Amino acid sequence: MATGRTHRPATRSRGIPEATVARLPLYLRALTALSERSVPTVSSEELAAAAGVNSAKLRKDFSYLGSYGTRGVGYDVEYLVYQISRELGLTQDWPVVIVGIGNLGAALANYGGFASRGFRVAALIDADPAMAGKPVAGIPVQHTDELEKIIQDNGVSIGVIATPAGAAQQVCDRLVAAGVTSILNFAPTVLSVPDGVDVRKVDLSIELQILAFHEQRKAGEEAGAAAAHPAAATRPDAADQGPDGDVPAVMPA
Amino acid sequence: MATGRTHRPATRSRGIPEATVARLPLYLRALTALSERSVPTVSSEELAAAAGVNSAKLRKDFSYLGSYGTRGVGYDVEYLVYQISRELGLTQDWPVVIVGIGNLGAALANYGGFASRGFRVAALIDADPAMAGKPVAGIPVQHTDELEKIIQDNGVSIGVIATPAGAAQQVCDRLVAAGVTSILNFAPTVLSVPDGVDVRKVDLSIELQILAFHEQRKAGEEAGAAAAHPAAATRPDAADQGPDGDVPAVMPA
DNA sequence: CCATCTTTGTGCACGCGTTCACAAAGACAT
DNA sequence: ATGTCTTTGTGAACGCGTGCACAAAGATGG
Repeated sequence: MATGRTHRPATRSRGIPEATVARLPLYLRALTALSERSVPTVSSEELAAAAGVNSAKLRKDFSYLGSYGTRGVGYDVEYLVYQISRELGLTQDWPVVIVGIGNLGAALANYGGFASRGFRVAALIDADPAMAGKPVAGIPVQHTDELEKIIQDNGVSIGVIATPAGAAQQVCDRLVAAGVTSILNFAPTVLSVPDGVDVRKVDLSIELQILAFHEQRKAGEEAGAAAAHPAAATRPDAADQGPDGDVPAVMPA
Repeated sequence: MATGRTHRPATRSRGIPEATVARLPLYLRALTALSERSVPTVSSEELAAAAGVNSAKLRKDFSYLGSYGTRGVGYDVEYLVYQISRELGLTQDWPVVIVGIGNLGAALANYGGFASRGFRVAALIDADPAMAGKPVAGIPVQHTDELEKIIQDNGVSIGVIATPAGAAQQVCDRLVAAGVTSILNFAPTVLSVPDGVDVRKVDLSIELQILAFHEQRKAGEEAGAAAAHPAAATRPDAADQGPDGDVPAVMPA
């Protein structure tokens, strides 16, 4: 999971649980695929399989939106696509700015998934004057000095931060001051924002570390307790026990 | 949150809750920063603030690892860095392959966060023959045909998929067949994998959609109940199609 | 050596999320 | 119209994660 809520700790937004909201885009994607194949209806079982979730969970999720299914038949694909889109706010157009046009920022600018779902890249912003005017994904990069003006002129409320960690908080502050109230943060830093501003975090490194944890565990298990910890082997006295012989060779006094 | 567990639904890996594992990298980052500033010890309160979490939660998290603190003083920074690194398996070197060297793949290859934390990009793989041999981030791209050989020669157990959605499952199958047991998926698809293989998903589009949901809610609230649903107002006969243009002109009764 | 003060480690309670299992609802055939 | 069959919608139970609040542990000063 590359994510982390920041604000709104567990607030159910208008009765719809956070966990459900997080799954709606998943359902929407599966439904869109069905729609493109002109499938008229789908059962909770089929859709759940396509979205990779439990069918009971899916039904309960939909029940928060209302009773949109027909017993004995299933759900009308087109109708459900519309309902979920509306619930997620994708029936309107969201102008988005991307700040920090490095490798990642450029990748984001080129990412088709945005435009296809109601998000429009209103501007690309970078601090490097040399980047200014250079087109990325067909959009000319603008300098950071223009940030406030861009936000206001375009009525941008969602900002994406793809800058180095060091610049993130500062950029964040400027975005918020200019009126942005939702931020998607790719920089490996904890951003602090005032109440009312949502931050979601995507951290590539953290995801890999979580995988490594499970990977290590798998490796340790199959190797048996003895050769469990590669690192432990380098430890002097050790007295290694368990999969995580944690005895420090030299305790910090 | 750009994430989603796939396997291992709620399995506590050897007593450490998933939620805790997911926060360990966060703590590690904060601790590393302290370490670089040569701070010797830190209290749960301070560290929690730096990591953006509750101090009680942090203490409880650490308690799963063992009693590494000193009452009245706090935690030894260096020692904790070591313990968490070891727990996450970062004391060993993880060779990683990145498949799909488009904009995103290139960004990942250039991402410094990998190398700095025990991850080594063993190879870049792309299906486009024109890419073969071309260096990205100093590493020559190799063709997909070499995939199995690369995995085996380098003992790769972690794979990153940054291909288009259409190719993802196929690439995934080949990775798994060749011996990869952990996958970080950036393609917007649900991957199916056999038992014992972990998949973590990072989906840029989903994160934005979740933000849009809250953004819409904020906008609706301040506008009052009347104009609550922007889309709903135009609904009767539609005409207004969202970005997806999926509004059914006639609601399915 | 004792008192005080700081900070950890954790027992406990609460709430969210997940899952099961089933009754209610509707389609469809006869 | 009636019965059967499919599938939804949800009540209820359970488990995980979070946060409070406090006792235990140790440092520090006199």
